[in-house]
Amino acid sequence: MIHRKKSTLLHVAELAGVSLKTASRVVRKEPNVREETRQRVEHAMREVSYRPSIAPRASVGARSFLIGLVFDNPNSSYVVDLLRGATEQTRAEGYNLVVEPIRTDDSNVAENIKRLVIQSNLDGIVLPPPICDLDGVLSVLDDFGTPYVGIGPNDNVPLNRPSMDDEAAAAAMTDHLIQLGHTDIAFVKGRAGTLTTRQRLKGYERALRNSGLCKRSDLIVDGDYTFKSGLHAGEQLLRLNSAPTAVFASNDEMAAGVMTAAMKRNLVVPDDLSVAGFDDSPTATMIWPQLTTVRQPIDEMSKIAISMLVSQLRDREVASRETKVEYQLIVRDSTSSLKQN
Amino acid sequence: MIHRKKSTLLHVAELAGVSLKTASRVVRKEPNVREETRQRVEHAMREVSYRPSIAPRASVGARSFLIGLVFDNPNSSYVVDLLRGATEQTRAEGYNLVVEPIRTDDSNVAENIKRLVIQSNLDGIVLPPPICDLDGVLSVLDDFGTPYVGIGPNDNVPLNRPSMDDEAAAAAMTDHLIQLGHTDIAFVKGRAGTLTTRQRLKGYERALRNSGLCKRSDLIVDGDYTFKSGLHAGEQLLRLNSAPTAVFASNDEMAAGVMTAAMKRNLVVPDDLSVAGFDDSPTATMIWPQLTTVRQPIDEMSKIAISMLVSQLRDREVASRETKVEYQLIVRDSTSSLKQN
DNA sequence: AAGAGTAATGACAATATTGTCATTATGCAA
DNA sequence: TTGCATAATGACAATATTGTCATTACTCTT
Repeated sequence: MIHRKKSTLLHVAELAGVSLKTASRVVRKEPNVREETRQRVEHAMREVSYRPSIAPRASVGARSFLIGLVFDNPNSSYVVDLLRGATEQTRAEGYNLVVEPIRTDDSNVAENIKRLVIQSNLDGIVLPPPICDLDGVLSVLDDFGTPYVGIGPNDNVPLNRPSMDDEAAAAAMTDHLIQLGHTDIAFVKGRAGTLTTRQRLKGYERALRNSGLCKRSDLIVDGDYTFKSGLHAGEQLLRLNSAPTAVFASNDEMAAGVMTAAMKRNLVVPDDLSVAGFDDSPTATMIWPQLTTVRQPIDEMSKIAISMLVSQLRDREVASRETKVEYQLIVRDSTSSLKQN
Repeated sequence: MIHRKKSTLLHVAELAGVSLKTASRVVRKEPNVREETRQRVEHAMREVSYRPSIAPRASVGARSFLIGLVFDNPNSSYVVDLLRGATEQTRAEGYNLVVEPIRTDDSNVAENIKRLVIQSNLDGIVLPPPICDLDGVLSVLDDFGTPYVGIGPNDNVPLNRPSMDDEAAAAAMTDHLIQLGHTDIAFVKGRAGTLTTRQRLKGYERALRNSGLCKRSDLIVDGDYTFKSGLHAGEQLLRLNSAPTAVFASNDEMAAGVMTAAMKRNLVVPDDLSVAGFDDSPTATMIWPQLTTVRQPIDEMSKIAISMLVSQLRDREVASRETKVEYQLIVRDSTSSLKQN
């Protein structure tokens, strides 16, 4: 076993010929340090390979340098992406991340979150969907004075949070299908009442309108983000006398359902029917043919959320900043031009 | 904003009429405290709703009360399950969890893990597959003196770790198919060289042998855990003159591939072909018909790993204990008795 | 050159807990 | 009862850092 000597801030300070406090200032990136001094200290830090230890920080201040990330998303790849971005950014900011699964089907989510904040002494917390849209959660945190940042679109609370333009993304996907020559394009809606569902539908309708295509209400069918609902939707659509030649489902699982419905009718995707999804979940590449879809940069949103939260913790006020991230249209093998018969 | 008064150990001690140190002894569950004193202190703790703060603990001792959980598993639901168990148990043990994604395709995984241990000052680390099977990682941690616990089966390193009996599980699934009346049961192997792959194959073979069925080598085909390889395997098997009536794929993605291959040939699952998977990943319920599969209690393994690690940290020696967890056969709609023609 | 204002730095206290070691209490044998 | 071993308790130091506030060093104006 190698004996690792821990280098303290005192060593750094002595080597750099400055006081403990000045060294601390450099480490904490506080202002009011001469550039030359800063460099001397930073050099000394490297010299003794200094690693700050958060423990005493938490002791002395009221701060714990801990940021919470709660989640209850049935889509685990979403959670993992969230985690990837959050850990990276948190580390970069000199904070630590405390991850906690939350049950949103539990009645007192807000209480659970409050308990977590108290117990782990969190400085702030990141709230991904669907938690950030839950009644009570935000107000409890407000009452308690705990800073937080949500993720994803919202239209009612005037709150700064990273999000993607779901409407624009849905419009872009619809345009993709229109440019392939499709005119009868169906849309499978997501779970009723969610904001993303509404936005994606709006994008679809806007794209149709802009291209002068008429909107057929029989081509807009219900779904609830599950495979099964996609299967039903697909069957319903393909039974129509004037069936669509392309289906845009508002997530990948439902798109997979539509594809299965097509297969059961001996239709070939994409020759007989183009199918597009949304999310670029692992499903998208796990089915055959691989799915054309829209990718959300979840890790990027997660990073932005952390960095917004940290600056809020530092400056004690919410900074206004650009929080829209770019969607990405991913064209794979499930969409193509109309087959010429 | 509610002002939360933090209750310190000193308050507890004063209320109980004991010294700070004695109160600490009760909290830390140390020996040499009279029963009556202990109760008085515990009562005082409840009275002022005392929450121990780990920060000063970490300051004074060399310990950080931080446990690391690294992962690089393409299966994100596996990761989330791991996380669920780990957070729960970690909290119960009075430790905090530091989660970190690791790239195993990176050449110096061991170095990265070492850096993580140093930087976050981890007391110990949990290594799920495939990281726990990587050359170099274990030896680096041994050299460094950092306690660790792996997860999953292993046969070369004499190490205590929670795991499931993959062989028994595979045998049970094969038995399930045999009891449905199948005699020509195919097996799709996982990625070559992995231990689980070997164990699952062994279980399959054992079940056949025990039932007096002959093993047909043309029914055992290669795969690499991807959907595509399952698709190929399915096509290969269904091309055979004497095609199987049931296929057991050693994970769910490949089973989904086999089902797609069957669909392309206009075969109905399960009437014409039974298909079984392994893992109970989200895919299993996202395809149609839903997949019969084997569930691993990953969260339980994760909990066991944490609790083994903690007792190792406390007692400074590895405790021998039962670490086998129970598999669960999940029968859904993709397997059935042979259709009588 | 003096003065004012601000930037840079440092001295020292404070943080909440545990380790060490000393002290006091208790039980038990002779 | 005395002596001795051991259990129970407490006093005090130590931990690595940051907050507060005082001091010193610059810069700019007049």
